[in-house]
Amino acid sequence: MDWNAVVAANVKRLRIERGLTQEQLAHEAEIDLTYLGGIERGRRNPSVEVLGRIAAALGCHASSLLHDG
Amino acid sequence: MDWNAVVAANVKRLRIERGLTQEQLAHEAEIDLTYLGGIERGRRNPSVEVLGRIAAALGCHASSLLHDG
DNA sequence: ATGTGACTTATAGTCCGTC
DNA sequence: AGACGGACTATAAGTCACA
Repeated sequence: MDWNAVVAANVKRLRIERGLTQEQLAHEAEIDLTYLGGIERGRRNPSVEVLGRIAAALGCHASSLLHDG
Repeated sequence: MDWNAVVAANVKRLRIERGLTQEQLAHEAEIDLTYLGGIERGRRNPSVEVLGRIAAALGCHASSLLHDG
């Protein structure tokens, strides 16, 4: 199971559902725009803390970002 | 929200429910024994990939490790 | 608005030990 | 069986210029 790909898909899906750009979400989550882009492409292996910040910015629970489809 | 503390509590609870030692779980998850100990004490900030390996070793979904109580 | 490579610094993660 | 520390090495965190 490639968990980074799961996180990537969930972050991208939820971000678009909320009508946010990568730039806006990155700003909310207080992470760099290019770093968020890397996460959405599954090229990064973020820590639990970063996952939590992104979840908070998306207004969802951190565990939601690990749900596979 | 301190997600590392949430992970710590969940890993410890599930490991004990399954009657495993830290040593056994660390071996199953292919992570270092002392590192797993640090995670269970909330002193570490593991990556999503490590979270997935621990979840697999515990026989649960990775998102379970982020459920708060 | 996003993808990418290269980069530096911080810390994840391992291995040795002691208590 | 588990907490904790020191000294490492690998990689995450965070940033940039440019496509």
